[in-house]
Amino acid sequence: MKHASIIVDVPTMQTNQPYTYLIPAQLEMLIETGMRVRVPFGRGNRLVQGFVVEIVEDVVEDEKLKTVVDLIEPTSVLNDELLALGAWLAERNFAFKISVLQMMLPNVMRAKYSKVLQVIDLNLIEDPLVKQLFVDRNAIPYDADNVPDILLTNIQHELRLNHIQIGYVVDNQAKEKTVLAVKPLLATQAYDDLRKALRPNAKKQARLLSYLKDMPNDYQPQSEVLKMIKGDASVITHAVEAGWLERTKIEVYRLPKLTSPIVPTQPLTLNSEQMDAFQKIAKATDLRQTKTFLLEGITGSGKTEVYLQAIAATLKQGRTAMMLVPEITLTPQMMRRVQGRFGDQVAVMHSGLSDGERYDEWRRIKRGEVSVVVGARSAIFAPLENIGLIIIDEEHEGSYKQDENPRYHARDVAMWRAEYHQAVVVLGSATPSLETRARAQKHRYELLQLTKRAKQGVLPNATIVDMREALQNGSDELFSPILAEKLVDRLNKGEQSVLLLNRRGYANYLMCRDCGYVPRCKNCDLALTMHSDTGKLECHYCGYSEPIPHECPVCGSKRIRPYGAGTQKVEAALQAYLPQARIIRMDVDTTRKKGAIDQMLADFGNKKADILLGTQMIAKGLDFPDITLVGVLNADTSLSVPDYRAAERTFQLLTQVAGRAGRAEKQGEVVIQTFNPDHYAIQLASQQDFEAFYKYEMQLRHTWQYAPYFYTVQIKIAHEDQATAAKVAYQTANWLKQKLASESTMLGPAAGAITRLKNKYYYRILIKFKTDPGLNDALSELMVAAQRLQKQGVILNIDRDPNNFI
DNA sequence: AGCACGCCGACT
DNA sequence: GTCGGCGTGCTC
Repeated sequence: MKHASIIVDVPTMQTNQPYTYLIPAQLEMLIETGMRVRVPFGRGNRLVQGFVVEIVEDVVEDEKLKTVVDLIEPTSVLNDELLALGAWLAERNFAFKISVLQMMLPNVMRAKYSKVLQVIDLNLIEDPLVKQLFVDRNAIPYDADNVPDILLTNIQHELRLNHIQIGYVVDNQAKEKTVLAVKPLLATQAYDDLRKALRPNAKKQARLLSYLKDMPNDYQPQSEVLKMIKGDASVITHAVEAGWLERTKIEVYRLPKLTSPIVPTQPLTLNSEQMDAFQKIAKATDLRQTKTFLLEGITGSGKTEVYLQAIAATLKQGRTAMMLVPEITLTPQMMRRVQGRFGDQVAVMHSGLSDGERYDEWRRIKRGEVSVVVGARSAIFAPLENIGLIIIDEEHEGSYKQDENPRYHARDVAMWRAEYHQAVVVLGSATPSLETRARAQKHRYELLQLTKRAKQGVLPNATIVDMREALQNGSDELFSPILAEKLVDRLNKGEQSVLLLNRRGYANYLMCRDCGYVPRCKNCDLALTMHSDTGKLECHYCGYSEPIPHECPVCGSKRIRPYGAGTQKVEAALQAYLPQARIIRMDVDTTRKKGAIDQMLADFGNKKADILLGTQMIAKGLDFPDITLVGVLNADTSLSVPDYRAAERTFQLLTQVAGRAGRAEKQGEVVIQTFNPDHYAIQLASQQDFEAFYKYEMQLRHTWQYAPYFYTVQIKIAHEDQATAAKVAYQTANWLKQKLASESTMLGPAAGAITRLKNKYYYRILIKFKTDPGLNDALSELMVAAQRLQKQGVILNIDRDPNNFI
């Protein structure tokens, strides 16, 4: 007898242990691993969705086992590779297998559960109200919350008497779209004869017959035919009755809408550096090496062109390719570029797709109808086979790490899949993450560098404006005289400017306006966060706190206070300064509407505005020739985020935004306003010198024992009641402490950055380690314990290599 | 989630 | 003595 190991979908009682079910005879030949099935679960035998992870030949009969009810769809949705990947991801990220498997599939394949009331014996039902429900059917949808009280009482009565029962339904939301299509049935001559025999005023029929005469012997959507013959559906209906053609429903794909038609593009000529990089990548894919490259290229050095040609080479070698880009850079411009090169061989996967479109793109990939997949983070799970190349553009981007469970990192997944397929991974960035760059240093990745701008453009000139000095000379906090003057100049010349308002860590830290001093933690060197409720400055990393000072401990100035301004306020000030300037403001508020970003960028590109003012989202991807000035209003805010990567993030942001200036012939200029003009991240970003930044920052990381020298795991505990949250946090910490290797350290428990978020109190525990063999098991155990805690309202999650320390 | 088991108080 | 309260625990 065959048995199936199945991961069941039971939301609140998740388990990584598969359950064993009997396979009924009628499914024995059909069932495969990776299929979605319906299985009875629990005492009530309600139906739940399950994934078949293994089929075992087993001679042992065990009558306690239940039986698989049916298949949700006739084909397997996860191949062996993705099943194995799921198992690995669950273990690595302390997640449940069921949530990992569901995450790998399009949204519509997440099962929906509902209940129905079913009749057992209509004649037995006593209550006339209940009986009436079943006059014309023997099952009705049932939602106890939406039933009037009297009826509910009666229903419960009948249920108890076993006259009716509750049935469970697992709905499959994955629906294919179909349209009506027609196909000719007769020979050419027959259509001619029929047309000649028509009444002379049967114009539409005549047009249909002559159309059918020349139509290829294949299905064509009815709507298209009707458009061609200027007819209506009745003509077709008549034709079907007359036996002229065959009509049926055919499946069509919901293809993502294009903003403009695809224009085929030709490969550009590569310069010597690009050529070298391309050849090394293409050679590695050709030799089927499992290998990772770091393509480190300054802004504007033409990394994308290298990607596209490497993809083309991979396709030529008979394999497929995948390219990940951050969600915000997955703009129509980018898509046009890729589709222009590879046409309909490309599938797209990003958050802008509707559920239907996403499902259809997924199916095109699954059926092997495309060979290139482009998309954001989750596209890494595309069911592409025979992968030869995986590209991760802007590799340092934090958004590649999913911030909620399961907390995978797309880069890790890429490495795993590359290993499986013996494929090549290319990590591209102007400002790689330190981890990645360090691995290249150790030759675990091969480093490829692009040091020249592709279009002969020169790097922009950068000026650092010391805001301490500017303020003392009577300037305001937003615009220094130098920046204001340059903005006016561009306006007069009809050139465009981009202004970055750095809002990370907005207004919750202190800064001295006279010397730029920001209070930092004595243990961690991270900026302390203001807690005005307690009147203290706190370290979100280790929990250290001190009172809020009223004068600067360095220079004695009384002008030490919180810092920050919103985009809206800046826009108003800017407009007051330059009444004639046309300004586009881009931030979370103005871009909430779908397509708003694209529209704004298009407007700016068409020179409908002079100044683009925005937050981090403007730093990436925009490539317009007339931008000759980039201003950074407040470079410091991101330096003061309580995160050891604050300098790295600041460097990345400033480098990216500075790279927007002077992309074509015109020389670009960058103005960076800061209260810390001597800070290495700001100095080196203004010179676009990643290598120098890397060397300096690595020393600091070594000194303070941060990544890439140490790994981190964060455990976050939350509860409505502060005492409970604290109690669980300390219990967890004490338990975990005993399991830790002696070289590993534990920080906290410390109250979360926003202590009371969404009506819950947060505590954090942070573990730093180099190697800790027992840690994995301990954390897996903790994850199981967290399930029990959840019933008491405690939320506990485990985050490997956390991105933020809130 | 949902269903049963189980051990306490208010009732026939 | 019994009905039913919902705390606890398990679900192939």
